[in-house]
Amino acid sequence: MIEISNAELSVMQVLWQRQPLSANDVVAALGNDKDWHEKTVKTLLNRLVSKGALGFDKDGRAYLYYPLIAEQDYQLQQGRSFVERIFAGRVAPLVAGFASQNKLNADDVQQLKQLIAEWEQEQRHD
Amino acid sequence: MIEISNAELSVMQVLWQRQPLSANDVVAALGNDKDWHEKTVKTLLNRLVSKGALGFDKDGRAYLYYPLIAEQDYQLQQGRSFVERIFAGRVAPLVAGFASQNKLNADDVQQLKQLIAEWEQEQRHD
DNA sequence: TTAAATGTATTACAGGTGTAATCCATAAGG
DNA sequence: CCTTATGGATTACACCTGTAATACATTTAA
Repeated sequence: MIEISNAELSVMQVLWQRQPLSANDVVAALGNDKDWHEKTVKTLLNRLVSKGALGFDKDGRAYLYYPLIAEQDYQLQQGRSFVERIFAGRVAPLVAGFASQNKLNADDVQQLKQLIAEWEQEQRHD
Repeated sequence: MIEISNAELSVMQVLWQRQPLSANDVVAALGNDKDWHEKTVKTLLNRLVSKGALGFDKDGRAYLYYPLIAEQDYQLQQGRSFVERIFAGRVAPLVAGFASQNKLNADDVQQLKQLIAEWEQEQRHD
């Protein structure tokens, strides 16, 4: 799988939200959180294109960039490999960590219950 | 927090399991999974000491290394920052990814139910 | 028509990382 | 005692990353 660095990820996240965008649009969108020089963002865009994470169409002499990989796919793959690396593949201990730090909210719990219900349904019908 | 690279993490994991260990013990323990030269492992041990992740006592002219940070602490911090970065701070979608790939087992589900029960208990008694 | 601005492409450069090899001191063997 | 082996310390080196600056080709404004 394509390796995306931390700084690059921020750029991807902008384009996962709205797409396609010109380099300047991306710079503007990042302006809020990141204190990056325009040139820095352009470098990141370039690297992402080189890595095959972004594609672009030409709009006059500017480029319009768009993701070549889906955020969901990226999240899935990263989630799996992270949990593998840090938690020996078991996801529950990670959730336990969140619980212990009071980082679970009602929405999370609701979603987790739903997932568990579906899992059990799945089991039964095997 | 101390930054631990991927290769370094494997060394830490050996020492989180058994501690303290000589460099050679660590090399031996890693021998199974990793195809690393002895010198490579020594380099990693050195870097971890420099970073303050490992300490050591002298045993003759050899060193006995031990972790200076707890695995749990490391897992907590990494879990938080990973979920923040990739999942905007929400842990449930990560679990959903596992579920969708059939990576949840009965143990996980059991633990998750337990966590949810505790969370609800917690809520009630507020 | 010529100079300035603007977009992308190329280059820069220090610090981290993977992956060792070499150096150096000393302990151990002959 | 002298040589060799062995442990840690130092050095190596290419690639990735963060963070730009510079170069180059055009478009556009004057």
